[in-house]
Amino acid sequence: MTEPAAHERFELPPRYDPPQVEARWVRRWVERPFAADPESPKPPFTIVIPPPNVTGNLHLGHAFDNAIIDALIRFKRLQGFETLFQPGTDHASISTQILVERALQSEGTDRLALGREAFLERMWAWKERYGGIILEQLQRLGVSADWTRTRFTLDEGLSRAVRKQFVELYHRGRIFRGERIVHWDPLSQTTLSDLEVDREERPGHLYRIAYPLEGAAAGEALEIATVRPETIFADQAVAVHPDDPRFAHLVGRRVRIPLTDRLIPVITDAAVEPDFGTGALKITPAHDPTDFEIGERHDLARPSVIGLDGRLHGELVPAEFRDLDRFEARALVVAALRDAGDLRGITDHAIALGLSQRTGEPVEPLLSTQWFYDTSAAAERALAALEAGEIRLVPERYTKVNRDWLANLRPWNVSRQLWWGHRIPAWYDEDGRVIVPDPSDPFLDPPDDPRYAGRTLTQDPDVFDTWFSSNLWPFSTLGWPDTDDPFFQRFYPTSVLVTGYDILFFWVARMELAAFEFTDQAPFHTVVLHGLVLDEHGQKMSKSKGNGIDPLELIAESGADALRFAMSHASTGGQDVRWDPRRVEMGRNFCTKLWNAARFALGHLDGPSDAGPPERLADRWILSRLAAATHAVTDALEAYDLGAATRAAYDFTWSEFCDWYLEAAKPALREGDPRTRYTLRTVLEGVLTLLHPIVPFVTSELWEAVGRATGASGRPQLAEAAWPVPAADAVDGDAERAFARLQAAVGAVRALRVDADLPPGQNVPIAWEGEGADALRVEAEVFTALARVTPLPPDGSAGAALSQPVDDLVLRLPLAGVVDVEVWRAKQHKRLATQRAEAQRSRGKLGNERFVAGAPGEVVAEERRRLAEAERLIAAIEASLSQVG
RNA sequence: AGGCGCGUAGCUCAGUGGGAGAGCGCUACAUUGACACUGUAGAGGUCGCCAGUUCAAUCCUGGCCGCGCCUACCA
Repeated sequence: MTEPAAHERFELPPRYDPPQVEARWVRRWVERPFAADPESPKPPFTIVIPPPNVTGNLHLGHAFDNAIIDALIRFKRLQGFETLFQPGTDHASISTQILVERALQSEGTDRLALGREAFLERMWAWKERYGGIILEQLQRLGVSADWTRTRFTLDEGLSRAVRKQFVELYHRGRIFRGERIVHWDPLSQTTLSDLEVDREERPGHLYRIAYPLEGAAAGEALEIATVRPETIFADQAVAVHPDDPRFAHLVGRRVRIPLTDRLIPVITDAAVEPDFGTGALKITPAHDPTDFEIGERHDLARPSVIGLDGRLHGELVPAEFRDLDRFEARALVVAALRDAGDLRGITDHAIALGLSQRTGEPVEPLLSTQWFYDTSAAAERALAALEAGEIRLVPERYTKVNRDWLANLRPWNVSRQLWWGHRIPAWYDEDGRVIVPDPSDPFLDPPDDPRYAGRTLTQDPDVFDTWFSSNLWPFSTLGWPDTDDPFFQRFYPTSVLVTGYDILFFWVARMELAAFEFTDQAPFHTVVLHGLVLDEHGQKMSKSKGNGIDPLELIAESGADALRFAMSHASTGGQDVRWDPRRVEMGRNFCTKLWNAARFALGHLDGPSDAGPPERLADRWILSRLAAATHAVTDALEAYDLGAATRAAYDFTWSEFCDWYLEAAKPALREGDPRTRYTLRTVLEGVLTLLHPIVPFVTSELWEAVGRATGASGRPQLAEAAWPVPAADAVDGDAERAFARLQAAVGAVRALRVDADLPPGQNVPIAWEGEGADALRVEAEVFTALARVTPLPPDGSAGAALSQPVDDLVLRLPLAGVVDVEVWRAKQHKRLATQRAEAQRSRGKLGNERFVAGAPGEVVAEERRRLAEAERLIAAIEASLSQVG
């Protein structure tokens, strides 16, 4: 027995106040962050944050993501890993530039007026002012990131990584400059990659237009079908399928573009679908990707009639349509065609319109010279790694999605006509020749390179796609391209990546490509993909819909723990999470419950405690249950199933620790039993530890309180404690069996009280008999307290009584004092019916030879046991009914 | 067009080849001993439909019906 040193007495506030408690811990974790030590002998465990937009605001998606990441990080830290939770942000070129451009607009100016340098100064000023907000918001969520290592994609180091990447890829022949059809966003005035364009079905029309045949009688024409009549001025041919007999006689002849005098040939190409529209396709190489390919095959010219502003332009466009917006022009061209008699029909036709993900503007397919990255070589490595299981996706089904995407890559347009971002390190000389720094010295600008002395070099004005820098994030944040950086050495490859499945393509796959290309290994061994947070109606949350929910409001109202609990509880199997405020309530109530339980426990911890083996049944039972819960939570977290871990921890805490143990331990605690006191502390600390990854604030606070109450106030915070590992023999079957009997007996008495219409507060005299009678008698003190009974001696039930069979006992409540036996009688009849049905079912099964022969022996034995149990209960209930008469 | 996911209590969701669970809501009761952000007792479900495999299917297989998402160059 150990006598604790003298210590301060103290009490927790009676009411849990999350904002006050959380603010304190936020401050502590920011001022003294969980800094990763590359010299540590512990095994490393690394997660890099999916970098949020630097000017963004925390939304529920971030909260979800970071709740999961931080739970894993805290779990691993408690398990004894040297953890690195690498935080940071990305520069989000389009979104951020648009924000600042809007601000400029309201000042009556724009970036062109300002010039590149001044504009970028504004951008940086904006970043300095707003760039830290989202990180502060993450801090309020309680994430245990290493804030000493916060990175930003435009930092010097990370910019060097991007430059190194480009220079290397260029000289390896993976990156080239070429003219292609690209997605142009006329609003933000830049190209977009394929992934940055959302397809949306919009109602539209399919127009059938007659192209008159050259040298034929009036009215003889070839009918084409198009959804974009405004592009006819850029047509270079009309194509039909080579095997289409309807048009065979026209191939090689020429047709005239309506509203113009221009003649174009009729050609054949297998890409034409004979069954669609009229079977004849007008070819506009400069304004449609398919047409571009057909044009290449047939060596067609590719004049453009739509400019970067989305307006019609050029000599090919009749003057009356020139300078009209593309959609405006469409209506007028259609009207003109109708007037000219060339419009042969309009049918409704849904159009899969491409919209800029960032601005919502319909993108314009335009011919443009851009930088492209051919990722196919790196993809082979990544595919092989997926095949070999070097990268594991959770849930597993996403492996196929990952693989399919890697197998169908097209060149990635990496240049953007923006200023906010990494400027492309390519220069052009007077003759337009491309000069890219040499890989031997990638950071030497060609104008400073003596080899190009005397030549006038101009740098490419464009910047890179933001993903062309975030694809390096798992290693650029760790020091790469400096491969000697101790963090790169120690914490790379990272361990787990946690992110939403919606950026599997954007980010995850591209990180895989980059990692194999530049570090020759996978960037992480496991990818945990979670779902999206949807609104109450199952719709995606978005700024435009205005259906977003502000996590900071939730934190202010209910606490970050409550929010984290909600997110953790909801996280299962990569499923989407429909927002339900009741989940936050659940978390808030749970934290309060925990607080109150601890408050009670603390009142009993400041006495001598004894670490000897527990003697009382309740102590043995709860320790056994704690071991089981510890296994359940640990296994779930090891499997990245935070939802299961949360539910297991919740159930144990509330339904076993609070509902049963604290009640059952009260008698012993009042007596000051030092072993129970020790057990209480053990279990409370166990609960706090298991819950810490999920609700770090309240558990840290309570852990500290336990320390003070037990004279250990100087000990390290809970985040630095040790994850429990139950002893091999920690599960105590005998204790669980005996406690189950006790629980059943208590439940039976409570039910009996209701059935016999006895006042809840009143003690009832109860006698009991049967196989388990003696065992229950040993626990009479606890039984008495929990069930509010006065135990009668074994023969105290000699007279008439209500008998209640339960488990291996029969409880007897003397009839004297019972007001109404009718409710009880009805209840007994109901139970009788249930048991009879039960017995009948069992008999049916056991009477089936094929069941007895086919089912495993233990299943058959279990069925026999059930039948015997049901028959015993039937007999007991019948006896008790007949006794009462 | 292809791929994936979902359909379980009034609502939001877990879950398993051998008698269906949680939170909230609902009903009744309780309340000066940690807790009304509470406790106790309860009501409530042919586990979307049909077929198959199996001694046994809510769970596995196939089909169907609804809903959602992701890919795709039918203009």
